[in-house]
Amino acid sequence: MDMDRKLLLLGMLRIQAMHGYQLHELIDSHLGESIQIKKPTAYSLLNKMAESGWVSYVEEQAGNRPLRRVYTTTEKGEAIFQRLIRQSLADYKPMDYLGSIALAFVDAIPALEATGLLRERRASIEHLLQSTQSQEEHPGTMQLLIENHVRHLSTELQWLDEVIDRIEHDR
Amino acid sequence: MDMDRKLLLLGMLRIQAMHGYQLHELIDSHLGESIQIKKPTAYSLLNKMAESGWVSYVEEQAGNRPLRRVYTTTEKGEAIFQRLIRQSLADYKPMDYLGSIALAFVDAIPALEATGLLRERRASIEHLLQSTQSQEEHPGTMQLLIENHVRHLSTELQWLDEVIDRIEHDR
DNA sequence: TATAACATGTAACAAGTTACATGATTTC
DNA sequence: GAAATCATGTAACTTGTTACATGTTATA
Repeated sequence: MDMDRKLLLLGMLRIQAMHGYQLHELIDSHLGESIQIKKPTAYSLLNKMAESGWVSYVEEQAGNRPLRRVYTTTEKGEAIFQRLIRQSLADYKPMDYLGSIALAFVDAIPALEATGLLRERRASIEHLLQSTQSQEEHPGTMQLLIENHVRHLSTELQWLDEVIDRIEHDR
Repeated sequence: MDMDRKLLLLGMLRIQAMHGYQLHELIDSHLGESIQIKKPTAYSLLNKMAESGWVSYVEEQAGNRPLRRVYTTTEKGEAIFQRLIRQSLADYKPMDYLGSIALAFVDAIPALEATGLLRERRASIEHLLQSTQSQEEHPGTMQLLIENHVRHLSTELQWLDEVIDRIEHDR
């Protein structure tokens, strides 16, 4: 569902009016480790939400640059935000574990090689964890998203260590 | 990437020759809690892989039922499997945390209501955890996938409890 | 005898990504 | 004066899902 991304944009605009570029920049730099939204997606969603009357915008121009549309949530948008966030908070949507499918078949390769590859995997998780943790604190409950991410990365690391250990000792 | 799903199908066929329906049934019933692949997707991937020569099939028929294609991995398929699994093991692909963005905006609703909604969320995670754990043990390293899922669900539960606690006490 | 399970597939849709296009302004 | 950043957008493509179509055999 693209509702999650709409919720994200709506939630940010509710706090502060912004134009698309700025919005994307903010999300990408602050939450980019945890969630992603590409520029064309952001623009497209903003257009749709403007059409639906969830947001309105005023056009600003600096010099001769392209117009920028500074969006604000409308009353309707706020109402929808309030409905969306309740729904989204209450219904847990299970994550996708396809990225771990390879683990299901580790026994297809020699133990020694497997542990080597898993250590590579470990390193990239560690790296991601570090850069996620080193982000400056976010305002308000925004930080919860990062913390959640950090917890899961730590879990993944811990578990990988165990798996490596098991492979090294059990066969 | 659809490579993860192809890896999954290839990995299963490598262990035992199967036809599409059977494959999907097996995945859905045994791993359905952790990963999902819909029937048309499975069939479509099998067709593509057959075209690419990763798998071959013989047609069987029981009575007057539609032909079933019993797939086996080819030598080429095995080679690709070996490459794919190494790649997939080594590169960690970060997960999608979009399902948690709502958390970033919890402060938009009254604390009392928020904790209520989060407890609903908690319940559905708990439920999923239970049904994932109650699955019978899977053969070989297949079980690792389930264990990984269980770990993450537990992490999510623990974290949610903390968040609920914080909301109840910090405001 | 109606319903569920078996077996495969097509077509339309949804959602997001990549690549491309355009042009102004700031920075090196 | 070249390169990066600002600002928005379109078009084509990828990937997977839903809904639909078809017919058989086992089960209630």
